[in-house]
Amino acid sequence: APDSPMSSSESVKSLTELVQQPCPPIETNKDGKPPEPSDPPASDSQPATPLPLSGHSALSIQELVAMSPELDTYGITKRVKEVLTDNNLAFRAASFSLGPCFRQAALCQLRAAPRSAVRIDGWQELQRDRRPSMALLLRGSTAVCRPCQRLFGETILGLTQGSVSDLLARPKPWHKLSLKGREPFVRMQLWLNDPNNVEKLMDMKRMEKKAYMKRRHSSVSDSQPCEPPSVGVDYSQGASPQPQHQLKKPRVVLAPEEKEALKRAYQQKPYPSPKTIEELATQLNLKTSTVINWFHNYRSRIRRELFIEEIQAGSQGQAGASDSPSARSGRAAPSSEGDSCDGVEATEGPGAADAEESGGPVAAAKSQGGPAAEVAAAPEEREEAPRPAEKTEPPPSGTPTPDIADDEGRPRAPRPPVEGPADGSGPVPNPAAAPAAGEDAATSAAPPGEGPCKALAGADRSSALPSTSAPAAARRASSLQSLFGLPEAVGARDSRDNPLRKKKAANLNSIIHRLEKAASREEPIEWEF
DNA sequence: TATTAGTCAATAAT
DNA sequence: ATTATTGACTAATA
Repeated sequence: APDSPMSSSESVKSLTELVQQPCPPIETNKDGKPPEPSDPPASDSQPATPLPLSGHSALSIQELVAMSPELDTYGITKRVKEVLTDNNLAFRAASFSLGPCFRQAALCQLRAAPRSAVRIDGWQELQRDRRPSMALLLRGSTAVCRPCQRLFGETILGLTQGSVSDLLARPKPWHKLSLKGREPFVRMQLWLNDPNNVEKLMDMKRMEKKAYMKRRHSSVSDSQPCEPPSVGVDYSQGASPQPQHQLKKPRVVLAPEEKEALKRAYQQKPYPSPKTIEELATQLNLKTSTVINWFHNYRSRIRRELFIEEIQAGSQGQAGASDSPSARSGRAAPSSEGDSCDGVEATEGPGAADAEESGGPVAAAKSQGGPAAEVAAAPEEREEAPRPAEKTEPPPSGTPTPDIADDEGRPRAPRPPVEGPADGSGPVPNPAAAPAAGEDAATSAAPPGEGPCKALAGADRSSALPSTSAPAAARRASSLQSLFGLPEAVGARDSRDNPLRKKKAANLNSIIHRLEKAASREEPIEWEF
C-alpha cells in the first residue's frame, strides 16, 4: 500500500536530492556512543529518530522509508559488505579475507620465484600489471583491521551486532519487509550513497579507540567514576558467585537431541496444537514457552531461507552455464545439525543423512566451508592443472536436497501465493537484481559523479554480449535510480572459455584490487604486524 | 488469541 | 576480537 505508485519520480527525486547532497558540511552528531552503553535506545519508537543519524534535514528516516522506491536488499547488503571490506574495515577476519589458500600459495611462489612461475588459478588471465608484487601481498597479508559489524550496526543502523550479522547474511526481499524492516536497508542505501561513509566510520573507530585508551589511562586515580549502573546486582563477592540468579535468566540452550526432536515434530506439524506442544514440552522436559518460541523461531527462520533461495535463484537466472551446482547453499535450513544420531531413535530415520558438506566449487553464496567465505574462492589446488576430470558435478552426493533427508517434504507452511511485486505499481521496473560479479562499482569513493556516472571500469567491453542489452541500455533509469537506488548493471557473464576460470580470475582481480587499495592508503589506518 | 516480524543479547564458533 | 546463532521479547496483525 505504501508504494505510492506513479508520481514516484517526484518523490524519489526529492528524496534523492536530500540523500545526495545532504549537507556536505561535517556531520557532527552527538555520537559519543562508545563510553556508556547507557543508551536507553530501545525506547525510540516512532516519534523522533533518536538514532545515530543526525537529524539535519527534516525528513525522518521513516519518511524516507515510506517513499523509498523498491530497493534491492540483497544487492545492498552485498555492496555494504564489499565497501567495508574494500576499505579494510573487513568483516570477519583479522587479516584480509583473501583466502588463506591464495595468500599462502602466492606468497610462497613469489618468494621462491619472484617473477615467474607463479601458478595460481587465474593468474595467467591477469594482465601483467595487475599481478601483485610480493611486497603488496606481504603488506596486504598483514594488514589488520578492527572495526566491523558492531560499529557499523550501532552507528549506521542503530542495531546490535547480532542483528546486523543476520541482516547482512540473509536479507529478506524488499516486498516481504514491513516498513520497520525496510528501515535498515534504507539506512544502508543512504550510507552507500554518502561519499564519506567510510571516513565517518573510521572516525568513529578512532574515537572509540581514543575513548577506550582514555578510560584505561584515567583508571589510575579516579577509579571508575563510571557508574556501575548495573542494577543492584551488588557485588556480593563475599560468597561464591553462586547466589544471584533469577535476574539473570540462564538462557536456555537446547541440546542437539532436543532440537532434533523438535525438528521432527515440525516436519510432522509445523503448527502444532497446544496439546501437542504440551506433550513435546513434557517429553523433552522443556518449558512450554520454550517449545512455543522454538516453533515460532523455526518457522520464521525457515521462511527466510526460502526467501534467499528465491532471490538467488531469480537473480542468477539460468543464462550462463555458470557452474554453481547451486541446489541450495550448504547451509539451507537450520538443519545443519545433521544426524547427530546420538542414540535416540533411529526410527523413521529418513535414511540418507550423509553429511553433505562442501558446497560446489566456489559455491555462489557463502558456503560456510572456507573461513573467508566470500573471497575464499581461489582454492589453491597446487597445480593449476587443467584437471581434465569431468568437471561436472564434483559435488558430493547427488544434488538432491542435501540437508535433512525428507524435510522439504510437503508440510510446507501456508505458503502465501508468492505475490510477486504484483502491486499495481508497474513503474520502477527495478532492473533485475543482478548479482553481478562485478566488483568495483561500490567504490563510492568518487564524489557524486553526477549523471553520466558511467564509470564502470572493469566491465569494459563486457557489454559485447549480444543477447540482452538492446533496449535495456536505453531505458537505463540512470537518473534517479542510480542515485538512490541500485546502479548495478546486469551481470552479463561472458561465458566462453571456461567460465570457471574467468570467475577465478575475476576473484583474483578483486582481491588484488583490495590489496592495492589498502596498500596505497596513506596512513589512516595502522598496519599491525 | 495466535502468529509473524524485528530485535536483543547471551554465548557459540572462528 | 569478530562474526554467527538462537531463545526470548515486544509490537503489529489477523
